[in-house]
Amino acid sequence: MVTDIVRELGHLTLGTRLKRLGERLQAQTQVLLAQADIGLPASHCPLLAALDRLGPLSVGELAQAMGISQPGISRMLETLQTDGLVASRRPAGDRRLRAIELTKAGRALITRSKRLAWPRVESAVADLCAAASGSLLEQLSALEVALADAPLHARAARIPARGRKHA
Amino acid sequence: MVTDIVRELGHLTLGTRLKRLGERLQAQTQVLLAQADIGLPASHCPLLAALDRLGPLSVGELAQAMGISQPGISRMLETLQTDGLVASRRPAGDRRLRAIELTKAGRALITRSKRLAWPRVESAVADLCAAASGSLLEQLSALEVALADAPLHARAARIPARGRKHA
DNA sequence: GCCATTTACATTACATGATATATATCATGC
DNA sequence: GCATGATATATATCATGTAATGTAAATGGC
Repeated sequence: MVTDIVRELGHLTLGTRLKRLGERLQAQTQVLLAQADIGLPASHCPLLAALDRLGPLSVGELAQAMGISQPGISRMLETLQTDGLVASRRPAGDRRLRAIELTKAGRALITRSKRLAWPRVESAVADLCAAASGSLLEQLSALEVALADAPLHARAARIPARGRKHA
Repeated sequence: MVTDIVRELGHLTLGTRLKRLGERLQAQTQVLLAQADIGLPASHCPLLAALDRLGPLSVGELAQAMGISQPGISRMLETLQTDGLVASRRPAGDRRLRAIELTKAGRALITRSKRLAWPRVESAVADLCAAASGSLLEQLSALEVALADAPLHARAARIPARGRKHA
């Protein structure tokens, strides 16, 4: 067994470590979504959630809301539009803008997600985080250990779905 | 100004958020490396560090040490080998294995990094983390705020380089 | 009213994570 | 000693982040 160098290097490789842990969490979140028959990449959820909460947004506003680059949004929108989950129109006035909004199918998917998937994900992640305390590095270590011990879907399975409602 | 939906969704999008924060940190780390004339992607540092600490490793061992997939290592090695920083040979015995080791140039780069760049990165990241306390989500928020306020290179600039020695 | 600048978005190219699969070598059962 | 399965690595493909750049529309100085 080889030691985990990223963990060992501490603050030096915190970025790499956060990224790595985030990817694992996201991958496991996707498993939970798939279990609830939500055929959607976990990474696209925040985009739909933003439209659901804030109403129609432009490409630039979506980039801000999600904290990723504008080309990233453009590409996601292609997929989501092909899948019929969002639609866009050129609003009257400034014709450079695109107003992105949820389609009926998109709203239905969000509604289903809120009911069937999101509470499970939240519970599982909250459960995962419960053990973590102390400094950030300590908390990350605790998360990594906990995640290796039991992935999210295992946690979701044994947690009574609280069914907390989403805004 | 649009609200940060990933932050608002809390545990639901923790994976996305960690990934995003990690990417930002890594990008800023790279700036610090570039400032010290270390022409190396931040993501390749742990690989070289592993070879430096643990001696020659196989592709599989490197994947374990870095916590990423084996194809990811194979691809990184292509670049590093092209750049003359690592070399590989087929060790006697099992001819499926590759023994990856630092070249002279690779060792020199690591030595220079340890002296000029790594202490600065560590100080800056430690400084960044210093403000964070409380739950993981609270700490992440603190990090995001702190990072928006002053990127790593600004922190490194105002921190006296402690020059802590690396193993 | 026209030209320069800015803004909003799209496109391209690249990096780096993943999985799936091919290939070469080793190990094993018989 | 050969077929079978396991293991180490390479390759192909996809997803999704970035930066750099192109294009169309809006804005502002004169």
